[in-house]
Amino acid sequence: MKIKVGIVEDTKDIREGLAMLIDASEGFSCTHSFPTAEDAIKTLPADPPDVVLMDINLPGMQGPECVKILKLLCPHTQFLMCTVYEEDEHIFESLKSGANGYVLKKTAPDKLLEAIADIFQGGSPMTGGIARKVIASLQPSAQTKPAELSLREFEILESLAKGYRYKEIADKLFISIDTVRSHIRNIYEKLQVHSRTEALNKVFPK
Amino acid sequence: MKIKVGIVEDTKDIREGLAMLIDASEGFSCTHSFPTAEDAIKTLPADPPDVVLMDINLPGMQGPECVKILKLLCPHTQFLMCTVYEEDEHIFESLKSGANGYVLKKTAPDKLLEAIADIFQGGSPMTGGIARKVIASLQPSAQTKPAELSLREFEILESLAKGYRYKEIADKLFISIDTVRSHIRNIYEKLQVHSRTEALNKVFPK
DNA sequence: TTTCAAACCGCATGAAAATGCGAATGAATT
DNA sequence: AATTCATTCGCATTTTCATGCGGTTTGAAA
Repeated sequence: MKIKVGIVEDTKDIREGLAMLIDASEGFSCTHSFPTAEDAIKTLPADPPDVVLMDINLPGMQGPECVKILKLLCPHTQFLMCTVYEEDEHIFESLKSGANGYVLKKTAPDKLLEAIADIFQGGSPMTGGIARKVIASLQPSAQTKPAELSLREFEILESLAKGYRYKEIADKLFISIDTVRSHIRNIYEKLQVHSRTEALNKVFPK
Repeated sequence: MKIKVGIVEDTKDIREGLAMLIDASEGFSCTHSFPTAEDAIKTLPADPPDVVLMDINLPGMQGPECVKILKLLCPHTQFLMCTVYEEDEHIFESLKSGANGYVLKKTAPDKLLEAIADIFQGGSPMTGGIARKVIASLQPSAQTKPAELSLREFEILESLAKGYRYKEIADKLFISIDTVRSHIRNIYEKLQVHSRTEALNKVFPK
């Protein structure tokens, strides 16, 4: 008994690529594929698939909106959102709309199939980064916690906030630029970010 | 019950003079005195005083920085900045760092004790000149400089603020990465800055 | 109609930042 | 004694950014 998969994705190449991948894989069958949300809503309820791969950015109606509607018409279908970036707004919008998983388009084929199988069996596949964001959103007091950072790290973060370059920070603190790099590497690790701006937004929110 | 006072002041004569004055006065007790911010941070949290007299110009870490950090470690301690001149930058920097009062070093002894008592009881002692500057800074008239940026440029700036990479901005706005570069180049030119962080600090001051 | 600003695109280059993989010290804890 | 952690430093690689230069199109203002 194969897992019936539907696809909603506006880019033709991606849509057909996914369909081929799914059909070529043991235990999976692509029963539908649509370029727009409207098409999916028109056709899907007549023969609901087990899982729908839903793109977020669609022409016309967006993915999350589409999921909200399809959830009502196909209550037993699982929805796996599929997008290029981990955009916070869309993640939560989608999950609130009734999606149960969230994968990136750059996901490797075998990982994608794993995710489809996972969601079909009641799991909620998502990348580590997304999972973290979801969990973080549940923390009531996930506000600024400089306690996580050491004194030295906080000092360096403040220099970063002022827009200093690494070399300038090094000179100001009388340490080498490599040490500055080290600290910043550790700061990013602790804050779970990957750039100066992200770090600042996390520690000094508006 | 005496008011416990800590002192952070690099000039030995002043520091010891203040300590003597405080200890000799009814109702006050000088429990700590340090020549540097680093020393204060190391020792104070173990036994936080009620009020800290903090010099602005210190060797190594500056007073306002020190207050920012100590505020986190000693949340119930009040900080009274102490300096020679009424320097605008330092005043606001200090107040934003969490200081609650601001006195000049030339303040007469009895007035200084008054200020300490005042800040301990929840007041915010400061000279008339400083008070006027603080109030002036709250007037919206002097603030809010009009962004001479175009709509599109502002849009891109907002994405920059969220920490998006150029490629991400390009995809989100359906334009090429080179166009994003162009806009940012123009934004930097208009704002007279040379990096993302500088631009953000200029347009979205904290 | 000319002019101009805004929005768009491309290419190229050097600088800066992010990241990976170390490693040594000293202080504090277990 | 062993372990953890902050702090310091180095080097190499990859990615992203900043910037300079060139351009087109469009629509509004002069």
